Amino acid sequence: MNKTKNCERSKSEAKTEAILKGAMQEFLKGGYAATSMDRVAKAAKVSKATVYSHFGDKESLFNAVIQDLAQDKFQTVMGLNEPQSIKEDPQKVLSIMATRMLDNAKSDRNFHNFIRIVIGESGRFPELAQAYVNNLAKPAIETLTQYFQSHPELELEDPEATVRVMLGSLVYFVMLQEMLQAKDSLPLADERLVNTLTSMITQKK
Amino acid sequence: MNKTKNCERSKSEAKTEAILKGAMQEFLKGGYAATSMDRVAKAAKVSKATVYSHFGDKESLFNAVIQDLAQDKFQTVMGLNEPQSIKEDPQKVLSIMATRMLDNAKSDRNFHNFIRIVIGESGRFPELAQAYVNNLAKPAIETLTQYFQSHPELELEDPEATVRVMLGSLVYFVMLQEMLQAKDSLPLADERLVNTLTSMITQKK
DNA sequence: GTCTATACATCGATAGAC
DNA sequence: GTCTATCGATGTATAGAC
Repeated sequence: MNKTKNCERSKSEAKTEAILKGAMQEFLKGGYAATSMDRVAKAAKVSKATVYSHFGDKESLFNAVIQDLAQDKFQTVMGLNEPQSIKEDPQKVLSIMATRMLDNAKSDRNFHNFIRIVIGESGRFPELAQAYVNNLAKPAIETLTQYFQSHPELELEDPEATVRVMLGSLVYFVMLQEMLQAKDSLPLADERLVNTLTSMITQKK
Repeated sequence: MNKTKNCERSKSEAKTEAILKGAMQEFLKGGYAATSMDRVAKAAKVSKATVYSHFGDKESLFNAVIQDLAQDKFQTVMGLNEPQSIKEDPQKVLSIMATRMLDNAKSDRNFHNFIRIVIGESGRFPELAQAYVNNLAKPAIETLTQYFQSHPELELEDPEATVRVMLGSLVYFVMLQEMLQAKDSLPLADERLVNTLTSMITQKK
């Protein structure tokens, strides 16, 4: 493609990846303002000048990290909605889907920190909020809406709004119980939320 | 109570309140790390030393601000669940309640910034998350649960879980549409969410 | 109690050697 | 390309005059 030898390009790309990984670790831990470029350089095991030579400034690095994270999480989210098109009764399928999403979102601490940053910095970094919406929220909503629309036996009057109810319930539940540590003061078993939700959607007790 | 004259105490308390108000404004705008004590002092129209003499350090001031905010918002949240115990059909009552909550949460930009901070800083300030849970989430959930339990004609199998679905749907909807600016890329009319939600709860189309 | 002035650390970003 | 060394600005916190 060009005259640059592979070994040379690989060396630089390895640094770039190390910086991205180190910055990700630090930004996820402390957010934007509380993370210094010194800490990023230390976590990436390079000098601070190298960080600046690969990414122009702190904001650019932060945006690169978030875009990368949004891509990663996209794979996870999409992977959850695939192999359950088996022909079982809708209530069972919905229950399995909801439980799978819940288990996944509850255990992924990295995901919690990602959400913390997206929400917390969305005021000063609107492009970050957009990355979350376009790469995660929108695909999740559209995929699930398509599933609902392709199953008329559910007799949903407004599939898209129903998807909002389902995802909203699950996401806010994880936010409260896990991220805000309401698990102790506001206990509620996962099954009760999932069962109530699926019953409400399928209109059966 | 003691020998301190009223005028003296009032003077000091006035400063305290000014600092609290100025700090609230700045912390809500930029979060914890991005807000400097210089900006707080300037916003409160006092010297930085005065800020430190009233509140020991930055963390203490931040906690005081959040506790104060949680109390304020408590009044708002509780005020929404009062005067709708009129004897109308449940679907209508639910629809009115949900619409009222939605309108209120959507328009209150101060509330958006509060949520941004609670979520964003919940990792490093767990006591802040607890203040949100105890003063806002818990009262809202319990009040609505009591309402559901006192209306057996709704025939809810699990009132508490139903409340989680309702509040989760509404809160996440506001987060997405308003705070993360998904209004444009993922448009959905408020009425569709409210109608779908109330239909799901009352099991009627 | 409240101020001005300042100590001391750390920040983002860069210059210059190699 | 990557490093060390450093700049100027800004951060938290405090000392001392009034």
